[in-house]
Amino acid sequence: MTKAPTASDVARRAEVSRSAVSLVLGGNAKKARLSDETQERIRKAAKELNYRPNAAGRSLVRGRTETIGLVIRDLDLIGVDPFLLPLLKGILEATRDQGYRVLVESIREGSGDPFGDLMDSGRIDGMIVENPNYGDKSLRRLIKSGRPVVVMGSQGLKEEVSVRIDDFKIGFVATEHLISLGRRRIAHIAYAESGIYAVDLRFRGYVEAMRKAGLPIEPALVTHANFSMESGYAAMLDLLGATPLPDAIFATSDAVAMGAMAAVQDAGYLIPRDIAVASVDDISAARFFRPALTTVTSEPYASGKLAAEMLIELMSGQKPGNTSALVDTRLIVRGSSVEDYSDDLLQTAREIRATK
Amino acid sequence: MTKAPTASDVARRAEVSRSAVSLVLGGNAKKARLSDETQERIRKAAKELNYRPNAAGRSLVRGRTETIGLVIRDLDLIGVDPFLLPLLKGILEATRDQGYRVLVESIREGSGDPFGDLMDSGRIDGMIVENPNYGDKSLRRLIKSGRPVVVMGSQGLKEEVSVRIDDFKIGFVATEHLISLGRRRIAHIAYAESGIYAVDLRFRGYVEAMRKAGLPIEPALVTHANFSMESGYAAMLDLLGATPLPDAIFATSDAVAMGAMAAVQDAGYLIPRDIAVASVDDISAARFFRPALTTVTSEPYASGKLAAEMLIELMSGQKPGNTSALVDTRLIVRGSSVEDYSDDLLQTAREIRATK
DNA sequence: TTGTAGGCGTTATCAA
DNA sequence: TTGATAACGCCTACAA
Repeated sequence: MTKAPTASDVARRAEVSRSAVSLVLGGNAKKARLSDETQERIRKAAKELNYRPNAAGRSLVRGRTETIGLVIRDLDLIGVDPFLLPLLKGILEATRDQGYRVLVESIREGSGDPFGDLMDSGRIDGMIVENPNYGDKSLRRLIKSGRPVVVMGSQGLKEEVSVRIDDFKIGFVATEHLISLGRRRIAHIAYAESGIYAVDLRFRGYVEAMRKAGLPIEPALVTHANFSMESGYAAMLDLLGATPLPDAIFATSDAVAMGAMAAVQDAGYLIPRDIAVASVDDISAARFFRPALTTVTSEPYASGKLAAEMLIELMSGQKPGNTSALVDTRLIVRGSSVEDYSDDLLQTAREIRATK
Repeated sequence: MTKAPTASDVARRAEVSRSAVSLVLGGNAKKARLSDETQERIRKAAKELNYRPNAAGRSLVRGRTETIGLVIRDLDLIGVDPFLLPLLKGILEATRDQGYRVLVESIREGSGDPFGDLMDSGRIDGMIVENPNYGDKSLRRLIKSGRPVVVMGSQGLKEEVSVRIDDFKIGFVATEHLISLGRRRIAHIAYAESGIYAVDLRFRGYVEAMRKAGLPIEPALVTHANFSMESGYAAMLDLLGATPLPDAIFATSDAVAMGAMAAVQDAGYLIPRDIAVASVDDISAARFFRPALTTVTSEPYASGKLAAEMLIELMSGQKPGNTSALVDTRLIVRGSSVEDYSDDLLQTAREIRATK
């Protein structure tokens, strides 16, 4: 393992100047019109030496790193948040053809100015922030500074650029669906404590749907879990203690709903006959639970893709057309709310087999 | 937004030399014994200016980036591979206190020398490769070059440093478990086509357990899926066409098993009475399916942590004690194989409620 | 105990 | 059409 070859090495071998090498290999070959013959010689030399431009040197002089950060608030969520993987996929897909890399960072809470530190570390040109605490000081300051930041969800700042889903509508639609099935005692399990913007909006959607139907909100039927399926199970145990029982559950994440459904079934009740369940996300397992899970999509993949595209716009200096993109969601009705549900799994399976 | 402050700015403000700033802020304050008073002045100035050392400059002169790469073979897997998130979590946890950042990269297949390109791009100091194709040219070359690389799984090279689980044992243990329950016609669904090292090892474990029990391998009962639950569903439809039916399934991932279980249930058979199921991974949903899934853990979190630790050792120039770590796995018996199963969910739930 | 100078690899500017 | 040269921001000998 000798030292990596530098542009000078290439230049020497090709018998040209360093600048020529830089022009040709930096993609500006057209701008500075070098003779084809020279260009060829340079490329050949580079290949022979196995030369790769050094990112640090380049970033130093260009003032850009071609890297974006994906910031995750809490490392503990990473193990359980099913949103994250498709989000990451969307981001990677949208960035990789633009030549950007993705740095994944978790932020420690309350330690100085973590968002500013990362932003100005010279490692990234911009960042996407997933699932931030509402009102985080460090993040607010960063957003107000006008740096390239895209927030998933909203921090309620006029300067922010955000990708959101309509969490109010999600809560409303899911609850309304349950009401339309004749359910009256509809319980609510949030996927986290109040304080996260999306959590509260979904709750308000739930409240509004209930209000519109003239149904009361019973405090004993409103509770929250903690991201995990386990905590959904635990929350459901609480609800199963209510008298009379709820006849439906609106859980704000599939994970929580799955935990809750297990608790319902373990207690000997039938879904959806005794208790109907609707939730949010449409993770891949939702379709394979039995009964399959009625859910409102949360579109993490589309959100990630969109966020990355907006960030790239932002980093190129343009103000993006809209500073707040709203990703559309939709209700998918399955067996956890409707008895006689059947989907096209067989059809899907046939297609899969056909392509095997 | 004016330009970011540099070490020179800090030096000027603190009325010292650039070197002094570098020494104090670079963490070498002890080595060069500057007066406490001076150090304090420098720190104060840095704080006032909101100075952050530029990573590019630092990495250029140090020859290190303090960043590692996590390489994922195929972007499409990212959406469905439940292994990935806990793996990432393990890596992030192990690296962040060592001051390392994590760059997530996906590699395009067959285009030049992607592994070498990334390794020598000057963006990372080392990499962890997840789920590589066995025998990938570019990866093999990189490993042989002796650069700091940790492979998840194995490429069968003597130079490699790898973190593995005992895939043969996994296949053996799961199959043996089904046999011990009196099952005889045990089908096998691999989570991907033959050609991935782990896939074939698990199959060989299955074969060995069958052989040891004196059971024949029926080609009609051996098939494979394609990572997704959908494909597990499709594969199971094939198996349901066998006569007589299999009385057990060994699926090599929970995702595939979940799809298969849905197909079994949709066909009107009971699990485990008619068909017992065992698989691999223990993703969080495994415990909440009904029946809950019997599975052999694949320990992605522990693997990620270990891989990161080994990589850090490697990057510091030491040869790690063992170049091939084997992560222990264990069989978790649940309701998909044993009728009268019950677990401690209630207890867990109580604990969760107690800490709420 | 402090300051100076040189260089890391790249690119952009400007002269030739 | 090409080639010096001067940054970019940082660190580390080494000199003072």
